[in-house]
Amino acid sequence: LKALFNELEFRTLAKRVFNEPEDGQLTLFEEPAEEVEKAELRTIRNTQHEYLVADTSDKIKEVVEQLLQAQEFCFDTETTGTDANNCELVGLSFAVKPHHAWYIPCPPDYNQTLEILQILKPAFDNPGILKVGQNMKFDLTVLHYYDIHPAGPFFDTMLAHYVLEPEQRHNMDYLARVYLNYEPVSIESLIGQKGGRQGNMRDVELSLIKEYAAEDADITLQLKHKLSSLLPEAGAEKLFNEIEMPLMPVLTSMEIQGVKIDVENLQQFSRDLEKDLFSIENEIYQLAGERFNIASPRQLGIILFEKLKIDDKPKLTATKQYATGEDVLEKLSGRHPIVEKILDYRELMKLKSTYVDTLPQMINPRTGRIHTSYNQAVTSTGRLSSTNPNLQNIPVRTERGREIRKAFIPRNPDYILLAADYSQIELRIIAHLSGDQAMQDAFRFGFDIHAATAAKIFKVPIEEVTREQRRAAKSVNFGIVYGISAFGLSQNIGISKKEAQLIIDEYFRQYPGIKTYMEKSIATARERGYVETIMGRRRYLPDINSVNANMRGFAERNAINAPIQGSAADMIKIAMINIHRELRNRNLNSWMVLQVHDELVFDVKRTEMDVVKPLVKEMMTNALPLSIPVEVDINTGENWLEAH
DNA sequence: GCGATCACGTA
DNA sequence: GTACGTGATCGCT
Repeated sequence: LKALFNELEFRTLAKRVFNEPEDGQLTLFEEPAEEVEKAELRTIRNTQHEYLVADTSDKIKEVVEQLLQAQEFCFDTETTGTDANNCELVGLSFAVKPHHAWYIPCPPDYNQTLEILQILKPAFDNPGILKVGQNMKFDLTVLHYYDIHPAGPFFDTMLAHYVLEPEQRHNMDYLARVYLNYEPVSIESLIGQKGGRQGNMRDVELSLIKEYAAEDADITLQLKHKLSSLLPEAGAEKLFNEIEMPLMPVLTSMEIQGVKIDVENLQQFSRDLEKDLFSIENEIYQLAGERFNIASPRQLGIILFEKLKIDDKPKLTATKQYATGEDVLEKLSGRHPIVEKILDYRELMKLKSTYVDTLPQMINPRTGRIHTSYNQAVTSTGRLSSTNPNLQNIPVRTERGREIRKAFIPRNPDYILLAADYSQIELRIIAHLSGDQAMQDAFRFGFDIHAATAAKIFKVPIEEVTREQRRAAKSVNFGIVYGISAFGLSQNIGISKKEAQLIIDEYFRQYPGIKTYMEKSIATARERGYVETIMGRRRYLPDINSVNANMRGFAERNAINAPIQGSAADMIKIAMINIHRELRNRNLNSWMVLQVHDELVFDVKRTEMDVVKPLVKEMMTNALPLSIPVEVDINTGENWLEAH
């Protein structure tokens, strides 16, 4: 079994967009403070502490007494694995004051563990006590399966650090090092290295697991005190207390609910795909005159550009291989019939390997459903991300991709799916933040925004806008959200950089407030070192003053995009909190199950639809009122595709 | 077995 | 041009 916590690595590896160096120059906002000498770190060996085992019901009752007298307590669970929806509780640790903690072991027998938890329940249930933890969604999920549903308020140190420093890491070892100059006992010292089959927490000797687990609760409590004092000065208290903390138990509920998948349908689809892939594969070998691994970009590049020579000046990747990405092949599709076959092959292979064959394997044996894991502390803008599996990138664009959405179904025949999504939310947020009169008018009049933009930049009546003009205008509108460049736009719609620049210039003439707003965002980033969302979520941009034009440009586009993407994230998070509260207060049997950035999906009891649908629409529409209308499209269906 | 690379799915 | 996560390949350990 694997390491015990998601705490260990939350961030996907920092992806360097630019190949360093920046002349080794430290910018104004870099913080070398985090590079603490390892030798100086304190550890459990040279730090006074009192970690006690409570392994009888009398001792556990004494612990509960202490917890009930405290204003706050920190707790942590030890488990047999990292999948909170499918692991067993091995023990719990508690702390109410620094350098002091208890460890309560839990036996493998489920009923015996239930009895232990019943003794602890009054402490978890008490809404007058603040519960502190690190990545508490994990612990709440584990406890859910033992009939423990802790009452807020909560203080999650991972989320506190996320609102303070969204682009840093948030695992406990890192926080302990930076804020406490302390190096906790490593999990590897208990259950072994990650690579070779890792041991099970269940098999760790009590004296060892006690030190490890109690230390976790102790350190987390100490971190809480450090971090809570930093929140006010960062202007992050409201964001933390009113959005991220209340959202945490909402995500816990969504993950526990999960979503049902139609396995038979996917298995049939897999057989269809296999058949089609086999024939496309053979057509490709025919056209290439040899067999090779089509899934290997390197081998494919050699076939296309050295054997078939379909381009005399092939584009190369960063590592000097032939580029064979979709955009490249699309442009070459007239040169040789093999190109289209490759694109078909890629599409079907992607669907089969990433979704059709994988999703059924992800069904939880306990529940028969799929439980994604939402990461609330990974993106630099405030969005959520989804893993194991990622349910935020289920296909929808192509005909065959949509087959996969059809496999997301209600939990049983008494239920039906409801999908609600914000319409053009990011553009509406720009219209709101910029105050641009023309764009605000377009939304107030309820125009098709891309057609309205096309009418303006191509100077034709809105009824006479061609499909091509609308498509171009749509690209420009998207480009605006991302911090447009003439090069980017030209690549996207296949025109010259010069033509793209003319379109952008005209766009800014028609929407002057947008241009001013973009310049203002960049200026704010230069002056303050950060930009922020409507709810005050900050993104720090140290590279905004970089001498490297690439890095500076990237920071400038982030200065434009982060408040827009992030404000949309603020809005849907508020909606989620309010909707969840209403559903639960009314004791309804309908559940929020998915979030895809601007969309929420619900598993709704058919008899409750008359209540749930208007409730969802109202809560989403009014979550974060803008100076222009917010629109929500909402639909029901027997599967996700139908509801969308 | 791990990590880099490439490609590609979503908003 | 923004933000993510996953799968296959391939070279290295």
